[in-house]
Amino acid sequence: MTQRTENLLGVLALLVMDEMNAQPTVAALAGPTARAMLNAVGQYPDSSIEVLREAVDLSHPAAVRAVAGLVDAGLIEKKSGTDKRSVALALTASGKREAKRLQTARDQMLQRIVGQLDERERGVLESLLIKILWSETRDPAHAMQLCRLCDDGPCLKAGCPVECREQGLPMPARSGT
Amino acid sequence: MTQRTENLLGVLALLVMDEMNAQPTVAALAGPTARAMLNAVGQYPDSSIEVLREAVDLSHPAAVRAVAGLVDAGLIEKKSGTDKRSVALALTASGKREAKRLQTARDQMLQRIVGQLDERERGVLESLLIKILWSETRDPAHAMQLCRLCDDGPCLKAGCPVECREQGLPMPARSGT
DNA sequence: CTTCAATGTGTGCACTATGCATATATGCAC
DNA sequence: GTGCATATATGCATAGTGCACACATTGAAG
Repeated sequence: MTQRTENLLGVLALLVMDEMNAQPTVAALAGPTARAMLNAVGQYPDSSIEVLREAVDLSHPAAVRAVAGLVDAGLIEKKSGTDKRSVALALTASGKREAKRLQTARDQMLQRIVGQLDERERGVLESLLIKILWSETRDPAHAMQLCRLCDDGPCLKAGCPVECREQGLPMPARSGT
Repeated sequence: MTQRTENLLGVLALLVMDEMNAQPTVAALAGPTARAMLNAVGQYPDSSIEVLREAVDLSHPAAVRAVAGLVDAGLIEKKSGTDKRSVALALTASGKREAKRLQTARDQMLQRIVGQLDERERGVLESLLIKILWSETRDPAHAMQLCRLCDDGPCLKAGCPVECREQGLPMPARSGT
């Protein structure tokens, strides 16, 4: 039988992702794939479709079409890449706006959840999350996948337990006191 | 900017759900909807399609077809319900087997993740999870949705923070010491 | 008893998302 | 230059989903 801690962690993950996918937004960002692609373009600017394909874990054709959809919606733009083969993708002004809106909605939802805990408990939770995530990344592509919906702000400031390890850096400390 | 604890919780939720959806299984259970429906039938036996529709948060037609697919695959069966209108769904022998396999795979994955922590930390995590989930259920339908992938074993034994609250019961204590 | 709204299930249709196979253009090694 | 790998794009088939609608059953109001 499943252990209780494990089972409850599964429930929380489901709760978080259900709410993440239910966040209201513009029509072009209805599905989780489009959102991940938009955020990934914001996080890894001037990347090619092929690089982003890994971050959102899609087949080539699906990635091409996801990008085409965002371009049609005016959320991202194709610039000339390093090659004449590849393109360099970047957020447009409205793309930046929508990406920010989704990050803010994600943050507010997560704040509501973490807000069930008091200050001390939140610090403990952060320590546990760092310790868990530090060891769960398989390779750089996996790290990109895990970070595909992130706001990279806090990680740039205090270190990302997912990407630090990929870069050979030590496990970051928890924030604050 | 997103707070760090919040951001890391979002990453962990993504990690857990990505792995949950990637668990290998039979063809009829390829998608997350089919899996949720199968597990929900196991958890709420003899329920009607309409009841399960809420647990997996689908439209009526999608629920009808999800059920039909599982029936075609021999994983669940339709029995006569309380009405002549409704059906009572139940797992077949192979349905029970596949549901068990998915629960075991889910448990092993979650054990690997929680296993990054030592014994004391796991106890702390369980306390935090109980406290969070206790307050995050909106209504009985939402509770069913959150529990749609659970193995209800540990909750029957030690209390489910999601459903306890719906039933007016107090917040369950953490397990063990 | 009849009528009619509500409930539970099922179907036709359109749309989106996805993967496989394939095509085209470019880059690079030899 | 030739040949292979890379990057993007397209045709096709398939699965999943929602809306609108149809049908059967239930129950309550008259």
